[in-house]
Amino acid sequence: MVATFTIALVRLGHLVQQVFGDVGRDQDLTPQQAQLLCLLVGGPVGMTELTRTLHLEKSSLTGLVDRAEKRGLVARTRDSRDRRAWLVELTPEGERVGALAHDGVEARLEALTGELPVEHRELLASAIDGILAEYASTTGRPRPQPDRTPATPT
Amino acid sequence: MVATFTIALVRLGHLVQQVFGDVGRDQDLTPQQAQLLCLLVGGPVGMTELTRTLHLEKSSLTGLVDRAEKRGLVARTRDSRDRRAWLVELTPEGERVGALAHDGVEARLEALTGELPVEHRELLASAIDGILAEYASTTGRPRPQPDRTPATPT
DNA sequence: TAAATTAGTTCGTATTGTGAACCATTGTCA
DNA sequence: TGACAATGGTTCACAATACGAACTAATTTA
Repeated sequence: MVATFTIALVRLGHLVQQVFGDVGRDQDLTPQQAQLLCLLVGGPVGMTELTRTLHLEKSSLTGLVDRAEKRGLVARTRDSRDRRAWLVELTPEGERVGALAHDGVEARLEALTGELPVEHRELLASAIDGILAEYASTTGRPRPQPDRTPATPT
Repeated sequence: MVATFTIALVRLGHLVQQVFGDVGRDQDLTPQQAQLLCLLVGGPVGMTELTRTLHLEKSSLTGLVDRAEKRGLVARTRDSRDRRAWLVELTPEGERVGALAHDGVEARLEALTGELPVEHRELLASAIDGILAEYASTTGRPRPQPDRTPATPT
């Protein structure tokens, strides 16, 4: 009984990746690019924040954004507040593709959970939130929210 | 309120990958190698079955197993029933490392869900099973498990 | 037995991901 | 003010990941 639960979690992780892969394939995007574009549909995001939400090292993100930029999907703009920083935003083409990818992911994941009773759905969401919060607290790694408060000493 | 749920799912996916990454790092394994070894602690598994559970193309799996074999973690043995097929099994060293990784992953994921009330936990597990089953049915791709057990939990 | 499938490998290629070293800007503080 | 640490990103070299196409060998089908 113990193992099956973790296996379920692992499979769920695969499934999410799979969904990004499926959706991305339709738009000729890699799963990672699809994730990146989905993150940007809400507006420009800074590189540092992207590394946190995507759980990537900064050098990895540079490459990912480079390739997306080369394909004309995203563009870098200077952060007016901090001349070291860049904001990544969607180009018109990126906007189009990103919206398709975003909607596709959402539609598929929604469809998968659509069969669940509503209260199960909500419970699932809050349970996941709890897990995420627990993980954040045990690792000491601050959550994506750009709160400047150092979560842990040292 | 719609988007937050999918975001939670996506983050959960990242988290699972992260856990394999963390645990793997301790044993000097990549996340993918850690997953592979974890799958093999129960005994030898055929290549084709591995491609299904890991959601990899066969050529990708060949490479993954090759590298693990080169490190002395796994070995290939012929399938006595089908001379085309191979079984992948852990070497003694792989057994040692794999057990550590497996236990590590389990411990961390268990810890993350340990805070949840028991009934939430069970609900979460069954909800995930439902999602997985739904995904399997919509894609038409057969689940990893061979036909001996019905996909829907009783 | 010929033809179609299946199991895996090989090969070429693009992508992903990391850490170390580095530059420029910003923040700190004496 | 000026030294100096910290931060934001890039570059580089490198290993691992992932895929599809083409291939060999064994198995199944007709």
